[in-house]
Amino acid sequence: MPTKPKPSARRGESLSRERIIEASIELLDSLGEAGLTFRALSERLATGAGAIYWHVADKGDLLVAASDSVVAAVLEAGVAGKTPEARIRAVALGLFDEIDRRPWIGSALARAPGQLPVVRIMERLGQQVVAMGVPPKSQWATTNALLSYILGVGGQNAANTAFATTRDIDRQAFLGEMAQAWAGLDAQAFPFTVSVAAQLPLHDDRADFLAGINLLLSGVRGQ
Amino acid sequence: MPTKPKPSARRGESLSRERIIEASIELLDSLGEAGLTFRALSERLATGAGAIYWHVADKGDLLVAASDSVVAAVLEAGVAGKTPEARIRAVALGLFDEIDRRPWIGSALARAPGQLPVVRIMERLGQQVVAMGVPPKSQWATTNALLSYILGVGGQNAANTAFATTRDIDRQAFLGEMAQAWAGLDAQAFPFTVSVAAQLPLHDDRADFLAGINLLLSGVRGQ
DNA sequence: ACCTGAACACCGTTCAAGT
DNA sequence: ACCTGAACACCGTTCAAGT
Repeated sequence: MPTKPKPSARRGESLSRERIIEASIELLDSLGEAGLTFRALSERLATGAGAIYWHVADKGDLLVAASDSVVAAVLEAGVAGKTPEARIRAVALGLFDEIDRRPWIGSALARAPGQLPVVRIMERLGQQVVAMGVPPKSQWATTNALLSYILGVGGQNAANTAFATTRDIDRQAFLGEMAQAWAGLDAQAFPFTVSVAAQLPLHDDRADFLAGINLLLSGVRGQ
Repeated sequence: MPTKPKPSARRGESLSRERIIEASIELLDSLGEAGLTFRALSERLATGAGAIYWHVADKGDLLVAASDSVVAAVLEAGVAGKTPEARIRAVALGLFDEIDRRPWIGSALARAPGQLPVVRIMERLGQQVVAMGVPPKSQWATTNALLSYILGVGGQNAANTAFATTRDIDRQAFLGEMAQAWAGLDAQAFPFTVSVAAQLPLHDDRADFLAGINLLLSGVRGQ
């Protein structure tokens, strides 16, 4: 019996959709959103741009496929939790942490509504919403509220780090500048913002994110 | 007494930051996010690209200024409401409707965290959160949850219409295709998504958005 | 079937030169 | 001080031509 008839594919040598997506993720992880270009990708893969287009529809397809691969991994890892509510928290925090590590996911998801990676998240949330006993009529709206909130926070976080990266400073320094700008606003017109400016660089993003999830969950319970 | 010493500025003739922002909004309204380019803008204003850079720092500055002008107008118009909760709903719906009319606002806000237009929204929300009697310790997180939710929904809506525009179909047709794609998913792996696919093209986006706001508000009340 | 790589049609931004 | 517009350094995508 001969070995599998795929002879020319020495490890990592032939081009494939998987190798392209893998290389895309490496590029995105190391250089950020702006780092993924067909030129950088074809150089890294030692081919021409046209070769990539044979395996991939366009840049949007590439971004969706890349985020899908990491979202799927996060969801596989983060199913822990005894109650539906605990599982919702676990999924939400798992995604938050991953977006913190890889900000490009945040903006990729924000720009791919209804696509598979987003659907994966919605599915997980929806299952728990159903398990919580939310009446059928409200299941969709409830699930979507959770989803929109998670994507909203993710998008803001992604934009924050992208912004900081462009200016070649770290996230902390960037938030510090933002706090200063807020503190300098007219206290008559922006009383809340000015009063809250001092907290900005100190606050715990993750805890605040979870507070929002808890607000939504407590709202669901109260319905 | 002579007239004001600004003689050469016949109405709408000389270039200014205001005229540039005005023209940018026109471009964004008529052609969408992708319609705003320095080439289109300089043609419309009958000048060179360099002239625009004299009044404006870069494209980001332009986008922030354009969204700030419409966000400020929305907030000025939408202060109605007798209770803090009613005012939060009014602000949220006012923004939702404006993003529905001008999807580019949704993505501009999502990409400008901490910038003036977003701060305006946060300020309004924060004032009402304070008025609701939320304890100081929770005011920031509560306000941010509302803000992130609003920006999250806005971003998704913007991405939806941008997607549809690219494919030269309307939003309704686009959601129809999405529903069909969802319905075709594996019902074992995606039970919630499949079960909900039929509702997708029929549901009322605005009502769902408001449901999410109400979930958050009821969570705030319950704290 | 899959890959090459030059070419096309764009971008945002800069900058010497003008007034 | 303000404007001109060509030039620079990029993009994503296409496509004739190769194997």
